[in-house]
Amino acid sequence: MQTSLILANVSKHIDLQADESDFFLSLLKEKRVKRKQHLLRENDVCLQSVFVNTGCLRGYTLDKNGYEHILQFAPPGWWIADMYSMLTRQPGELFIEALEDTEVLLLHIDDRDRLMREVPKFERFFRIIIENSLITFRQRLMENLGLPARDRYLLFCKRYPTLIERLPQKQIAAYIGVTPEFLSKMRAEMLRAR
Amino acid sequence: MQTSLILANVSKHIDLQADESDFFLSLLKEKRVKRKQHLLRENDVCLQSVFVNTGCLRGYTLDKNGYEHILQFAPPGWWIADMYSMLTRQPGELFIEALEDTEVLLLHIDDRDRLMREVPKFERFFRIIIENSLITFRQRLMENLGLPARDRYLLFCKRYPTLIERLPQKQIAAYIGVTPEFLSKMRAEMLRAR
DNA sequence: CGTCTATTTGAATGTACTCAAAAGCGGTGG
DNA sequence: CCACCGCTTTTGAGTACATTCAAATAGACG
Repeated sequence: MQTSLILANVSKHIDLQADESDFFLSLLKEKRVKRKQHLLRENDVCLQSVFVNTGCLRGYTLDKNGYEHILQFAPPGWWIADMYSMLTRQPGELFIEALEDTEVLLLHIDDRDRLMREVPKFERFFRIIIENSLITFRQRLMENLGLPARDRYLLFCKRYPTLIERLPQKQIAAYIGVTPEFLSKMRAEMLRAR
Repeated sequence: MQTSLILANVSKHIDLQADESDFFLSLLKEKRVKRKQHLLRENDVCLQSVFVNTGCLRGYTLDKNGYEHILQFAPPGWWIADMYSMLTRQPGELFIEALEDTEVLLLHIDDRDRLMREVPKFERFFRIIIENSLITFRQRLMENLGLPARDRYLLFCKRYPTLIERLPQKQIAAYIGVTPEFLSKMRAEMLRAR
């Protein structure tokens, strides 16, 4: 099992003893997901936190017109889960799908709770992860309210340069909140202007 | 000092011994804020979590065109703070302003950290608060991406019926992400349609 | 190679914004 | 108590940003 990435991720925020990190790792399950395969679908109860080792996932919802809206991409080193469903243990709205063949580590919610009880440092760890996630969503909400599509696209390019190369344009459109057609027109416009 | 509301808020999520709740209360400071007075401004470092006892606050940012975008209203029983600034200890972008004469309880970030260290249950409490906040922002982001202004307004009315009566229309417009003029036109349209 | 999906381009449309002006409303001071 | 001031809300005309629908082109994968 590939563990160096996740251990680096954890130790960015908390220091672990050898036995603590062994215990943590013992709770993880490895899984391979093929491109276009789903880890989670609408109306599923989300019971796993997902950590990406290689590949890339996306979390998205469908609106009532059938349009996809991407909440989050998860390239290597990122966590993803349907927090709403996980916390309420209710069926959620999130789809999690592999954009490429992807290797993930899964942490079951019950194991996460047990981990936090037995190694209280992890309470701190998950709080920090969630805080960062909160800040990101808040930021994005403000940008969606305050910036035109062009600026949102430029911000995305600046913020996630590695994702730009990796992702089909359609997915970026669904993230910044425009139709694929309009993103295409914006890009053409921006090239012409140079 | 008015403490029943905040104790009810805390005990929704964790159970406290008498000495624990005494310790918690000893860390709080009471404050009165007059209508239109600010508790926090752009470029301030946010050092306090704010709990509203009576009245109402709003948290907002300014975009580069000078438009206000409201992140959150805080009626009685709600917490508000600039999480970004608080976690990074960097100057933030958030304004917190009283919409009415308001009574709040303040918890300093150092006291919050001390509280979490000495009464670890509070680590859990604040994690839950943040999780709920995360879910709300996520929800709102999806709604902004997926729903037209009309539906966002209707959702707001359904979700916060008490706020509708309390707030000037202009503030609701800044929350759902339209100009006050357009909200006015939508409402006129909706009345005509009945 | 053929099929399926993603991207590009164009024309018509719609949703929401800008600017301007008028009307309504609440608070304050004379 | 009323008159006035400032702010919010309404209304209208013109405009801009982004969508829809359709069709053509390009790319990716088996």
